[in-house]
This record gives sequence, C-alpha cells and structure tokens, in this order.
Amino acid sequence: MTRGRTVSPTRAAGNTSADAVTDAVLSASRLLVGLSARSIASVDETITMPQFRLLVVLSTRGPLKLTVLAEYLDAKPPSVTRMIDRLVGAGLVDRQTSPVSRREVVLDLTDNGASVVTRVTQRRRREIARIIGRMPERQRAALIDAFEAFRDAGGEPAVDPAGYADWM
Amino acid sequence: MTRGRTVSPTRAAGNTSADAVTDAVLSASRLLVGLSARSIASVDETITMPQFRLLVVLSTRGPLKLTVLAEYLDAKPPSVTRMIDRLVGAGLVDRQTSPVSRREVVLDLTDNGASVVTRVTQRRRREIARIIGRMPERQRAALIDAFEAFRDAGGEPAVDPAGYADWM
DNA sequence: GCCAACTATTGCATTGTGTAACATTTAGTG
DNA sequence: CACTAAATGTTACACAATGCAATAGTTGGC
Repeated sequence: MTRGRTVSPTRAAGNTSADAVTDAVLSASRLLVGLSARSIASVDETITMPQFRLLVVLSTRGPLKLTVLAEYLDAKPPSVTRMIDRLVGAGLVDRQTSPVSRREVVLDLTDNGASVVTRVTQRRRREIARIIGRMPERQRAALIDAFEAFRDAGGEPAVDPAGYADWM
Repeated sequence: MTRGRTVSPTRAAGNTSADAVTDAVLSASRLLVGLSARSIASVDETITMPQFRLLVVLSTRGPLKLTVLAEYLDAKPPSVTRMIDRLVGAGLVDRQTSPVSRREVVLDLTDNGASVVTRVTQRRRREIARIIGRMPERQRAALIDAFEAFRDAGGEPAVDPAGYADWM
C-alpha cells in the first residue's frame, strides 16, 4: 500500500492562496530566524535564542518581577526562574529582592546584558538592511504594508501599547 | 548609571526601513507559529513542533535514511535517533533496516503519521485562508510578491527543486 | 492573629540538542 | 582474501527549555 507522495504538503490538493502566503511567510521566517541566530552567535556564542528573547523583553519593558516577565515570555515561572539563574550566572541579568515586597524579585539587565542586546540588535538590523538593499525599490514599501495587513488580519494588535518587538 | 530605556530595540537610534520590515515579518512569524502550534494541538496534543516538522520532511521527501533526514532537519544524528525512537513509539513513524545495507535504517511515515500531517496541514491552511479572507483584496497579491522578493533577496532558493515547505 | 492568597523556588519528568565514544557493517586496498 | 578505513546508527553523558506539583516564605484580609 503506497501512500501518495505530494511534492509539498501545503501545495497539495485544494491549493489556495493560503499556501502561497504560508510558503512566503515561512521562507521569510526561516531567513530571519537563521539571521537572528547568527547575529546572536556573532556577539556571544553561549547565548541561546530563548535567553536572548528574555534579554530583549527586559530591555524593552524595563525591570520586571518574575511572574510578569514569565507572562511576557508566555512561559511558566519555573522556566523563567531557571533561565534567570543561568543569565545571572552569566552576568547578563541582575536579580534583586523587591524593595516593596520581600516575596518579589526584580529582574533587570546588567550593563553587560544591555550591551549584548544593543550589539545583537544592531548586527541584525545591518544584515536585514543588506537584504532590503537587494530588493527592488518598489517592493520595499509593499513589503511592510502587506505584512502589516496580514498581521492585523491575524488579530495581532496593530500597535502594541508598550512597544512589541520581542520575538527573538 | 541609568540605562536608556528604548520603546523598542529595533526602533532605537538609527531607525531604518529594516526595523519596519523586521517588525512586520516577526509579527507575521509569531502569528504563524502560534497558528501552527494550535493546528498541531487540535489534531494531537502530544506532538511537538520539532516532531511535526520531522513528519513533514518525511511526508515531502519520502522514506529517508537517518543521516539524510538529519541533514534536512539541520540536526545531528543522535537527536534524530531519539526523536525517531519517540515517533516510532507513538506509531507515527516506521523504522526498518535498509534492504541494501544493514547499517542503514529507512524511516518512513506510518499511515497514522501521514494522516497527522494531512490533517494538521489542512487545518493550518484553513486558518490561514480565514486570515487572508480578512485582508483587503489588493493586499493579497502584494503580500506574496513582497515576501517572495524578500526571500529571494535573502538568498533562499526561489524555487526549491524538490519542493520546500517543511519549516514546521 | 490566623488563614488564605501570592510569589518564587525546588523536585521531578520530558523533549530537544550536541559531542564523544562505541558497535556494526561496508568498502577499499594491498 | 585479509585488514584497515570509512560510514552508519546508537548509546552515554551533558545541558537548556519546558511544565506540573509541592514547598517555603511573605503579605493581606478579616
């Protein structure tokens, strides 16, 4: 009994524009994920993607207590406790008991941690700029418009009240 | 010494269109990743994203031996061995000693595994179609064009010779 | 003042990941 | 043909990320 072999599952029977969009976004995602990983590695080989994402959240949101940080990361507190353990060990995050409540802790970037975020971000931005530079001029504006439309249609807040670029 | 607090790191000083593109693609990625995760969960709560990705590779490429599968997944053989252990245990993958060489194994989807891929893919496509349906008509074509241009500028092969939609 | 709720941590389990060491099998070479 | 080298997959060990359950300490309400 031989199962039919499709060239690509998303291009199988019932092909709609959903497939083309999926492939397009997925390709772009692959590209950016790889690019981000390389940007991180170029600054510090030992920092993982989840760790960098945590640093970015602290960078954008400022000092946070653990439960709030966990919410932003969409993770559970135990996970975050352990990640923080490692990042404190690496000298990238500072953990202090809250001055207002002794059961809370306040997490913040160290200068070192802030520096990592800055350098990785700059690196990534440079790489992306290089790619955009190779795109046809006409496409550049269209790219942003189209994807913002997609994002809006998908239900993600058009503008995050607090600034929201912390995916990785 | 107070570190400056930027609203969004990618929008910090030196703001270029790279930032807008990054945010746009990252938002779209977030959207699709979440959507994919939900599509997988709706079919089988126990299947993880890396596992599903492996299933998709087997679905698109057909039976593979372990080292080749590992290459497609950009992973090392030991990782794949263990993932396969679990997927064989779950009845989604079939592992056979190769008929041509007794040191090779041939991995392939079981009917059950193929069914999972089909159902998750359909589900995901349906969800994406719903989102696209909410987009302004004019944007739909622009979306695909723009992202293909971005992907091409990023160096990813414009058309994968063997069909290449196995990101997750 | 005591009990309930909150906050973070620790214990335990699972998955994914990698490097190094290993066993088995195949291929090549003299 | 015999022996060695390469290929192939697995196992051993280590570590990051993740979650649930249990726990310790703290705070707040009544």
